[in-house]
Amino acid sequence: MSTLENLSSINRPSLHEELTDRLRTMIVEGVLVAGEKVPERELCEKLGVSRTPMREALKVLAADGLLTLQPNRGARVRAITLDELEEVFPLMGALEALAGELACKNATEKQLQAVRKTHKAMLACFKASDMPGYFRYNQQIHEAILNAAGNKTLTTTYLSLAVRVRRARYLANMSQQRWQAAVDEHELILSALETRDAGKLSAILKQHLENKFATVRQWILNQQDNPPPQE
Amino acid sequence: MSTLENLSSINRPSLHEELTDRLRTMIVEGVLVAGEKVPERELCEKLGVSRTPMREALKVLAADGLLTLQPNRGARVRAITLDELEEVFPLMGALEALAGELACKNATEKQLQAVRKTHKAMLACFKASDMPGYFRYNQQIHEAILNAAGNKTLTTTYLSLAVRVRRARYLANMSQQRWQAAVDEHELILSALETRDAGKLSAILKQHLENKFATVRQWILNQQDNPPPQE
DNA sequence: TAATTTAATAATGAATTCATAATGCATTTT
DNA sequence: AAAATGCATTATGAATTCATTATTAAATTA
Repeated sequence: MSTLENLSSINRPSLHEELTDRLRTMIVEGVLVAGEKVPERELCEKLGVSRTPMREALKVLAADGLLTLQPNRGARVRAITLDELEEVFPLMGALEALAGELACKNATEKQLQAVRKTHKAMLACFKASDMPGYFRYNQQIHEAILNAAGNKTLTTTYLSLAVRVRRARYLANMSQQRWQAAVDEHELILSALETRDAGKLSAILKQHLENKFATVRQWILNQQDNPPPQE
Repeated sequence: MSTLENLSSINRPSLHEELTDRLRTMIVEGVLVAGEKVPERELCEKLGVSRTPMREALKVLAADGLLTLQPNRGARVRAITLDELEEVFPLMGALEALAGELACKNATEKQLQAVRKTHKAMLACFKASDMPGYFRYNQQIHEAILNAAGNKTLTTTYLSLAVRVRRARYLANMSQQRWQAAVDEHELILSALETRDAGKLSAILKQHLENKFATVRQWILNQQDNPPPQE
């Protein structure tokens, strides 16, 4: 049957919204390089928009901390510093811990199912040594836990912090050893969630994040010793 | 002596930055009423700016969650709902707890001194039944603790959440009884900070916030029963 | 008289234009 | 030859304009 009831309303995001998403992705994926200027005009031409929505998007991303705006000198992609990283991680830790607690309380069976499924897919990638795939599923699991927590504000806040470090996290390759450890930690995460042991889950998540942090920290330190070519 | 060394560079914030701050204040102070439309053109005239920086500011505030943008229908001041409040408070709780821990670790003697001083000023307001003054100092104390934590990202994140509920918090008048209790809690906060008892401080801060939440919650519920006149 | 349609008005979204600030280059001066 | 100054070019910030969409008021019809 086809009634008018179950039609989803047309929802066309405004240009500047599409642009913010698009640019955010470009930053995370490294299309826009950290430290480099954002060529406003060039981007407008490439993406086929005028400067107004582009500038609105830049302002939003700057407020998000992904860009810095230098008056009359345009925007630069903000490179994450070690100092900033050391500020962001404890914050993310606190939020993950909270997410864990809430997820244990509120997760529906369906949401647990989703976590389980993604966990399995992630394991498969690990066994196949598929690092990009692993990262993708890894991210999905953490987002699924956030979802299960059922607190949209928490999700939004967490994600806006996560974006900032995601690129560094992606670039910082794990050792095989660390990778194995991370997978083990994920097993613990899943089982704590299954048994709805809030205290345990929240502790593991925090620890898991701290371990990740150590890896990324090391990578940044190496970066500073062997800086990439600048133009 | 006057060398060229100790000159501070001229830093003129761009128009849209000034505007975001200005509008944010107007929202918190209730000049822009929750639920009402933001009269874009009128504001432009009153503040003597063109629409471009105004629109950029609106986009930023919308990304911050203070406004909602309805395509082709402009911006509205976002009224905080009970649902949202119940999402925001646990988050703020987690952040306050973290701030407490970090403050106990990192606070300098000078920063402690600042907290003490503000605490005293707040007490004076309480004794004089000066509610607005109390609120101002109360806010300053919590900001001073954030400062003492020495994590700028934490401060920024916390404040962006705090703005959303600040207006509701301000409007929700406390009973005399609750006010006394809040003051007592503040005594505990100060002493935990003095003795740098991280666990204790973080627990008290969380509890303190939960109590505040209960008051605001009650207020919102009453609001829903006796809604203010709409036009 | 009430409801529905149509027209007029107001306001928003996006593009264009204009003004101003910054950068690079050439010329001049020491 | 090196440094500094002035000029030209380029890019950004802000205002204005144009086109589209929503809201309202009015008019017509049932």
